[in-house]
Amino acid sequence: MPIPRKFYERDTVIVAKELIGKKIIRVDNKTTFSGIITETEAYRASDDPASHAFNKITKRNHGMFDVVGKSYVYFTYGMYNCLNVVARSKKFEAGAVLIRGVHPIDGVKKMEENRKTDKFSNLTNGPGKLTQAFNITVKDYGIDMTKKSKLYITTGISPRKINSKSRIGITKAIDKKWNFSINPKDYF
DNA sequence: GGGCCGATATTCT
DNA sequence: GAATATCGGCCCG
Repeated sequence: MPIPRKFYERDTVIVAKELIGKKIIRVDNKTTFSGIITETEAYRASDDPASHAFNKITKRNHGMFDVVGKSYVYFTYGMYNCLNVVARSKKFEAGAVLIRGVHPIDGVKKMEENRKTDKFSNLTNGPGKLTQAFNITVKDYGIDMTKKSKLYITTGISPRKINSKSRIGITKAIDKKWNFSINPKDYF
């Protein structure tokens, strides 16, 4: 069952943590991809200098201000797409959770094709990689992930232990431990 | 295993 | 012009 919109209507940091272990499902043409979410990061708004939504609303980041539970995809470093889910409590005007890593379940063969590698551990262990493997681009901006569609999230497993670290690849607000992850041995 | 580098869209200064 | 929510290829050991 897809996760209801209410789940995303809470503090972005809490949603980021609780998305760990959930299952993400992607239907692309005839192929179904799925995977367990293993790493996320929370990005908030005016209290978070590292967030795209820290300044003004722009053409790229307007999705972070949209209805919670929708997808927010952006193009970065001139080559890579990154996938986020819009999530925030009523207190904030914007917010999203960056999906940084997943553990592949279904469609592995097609992922290897998309990624041009047969190394299982290198398929979806990074934000730019998983969008390549799942064939997610800016065309998938604004999809409602609370309903069965081309892209949605369902219940998954219950992780034993969730790590909390500083976010990766940023220089601002590194004191905020808003990166969440699990190790393979803690999947069950 | 780790460190540097180039690719290059969008935003900000 | 510079920075960025990245990655793969290269080098080195």
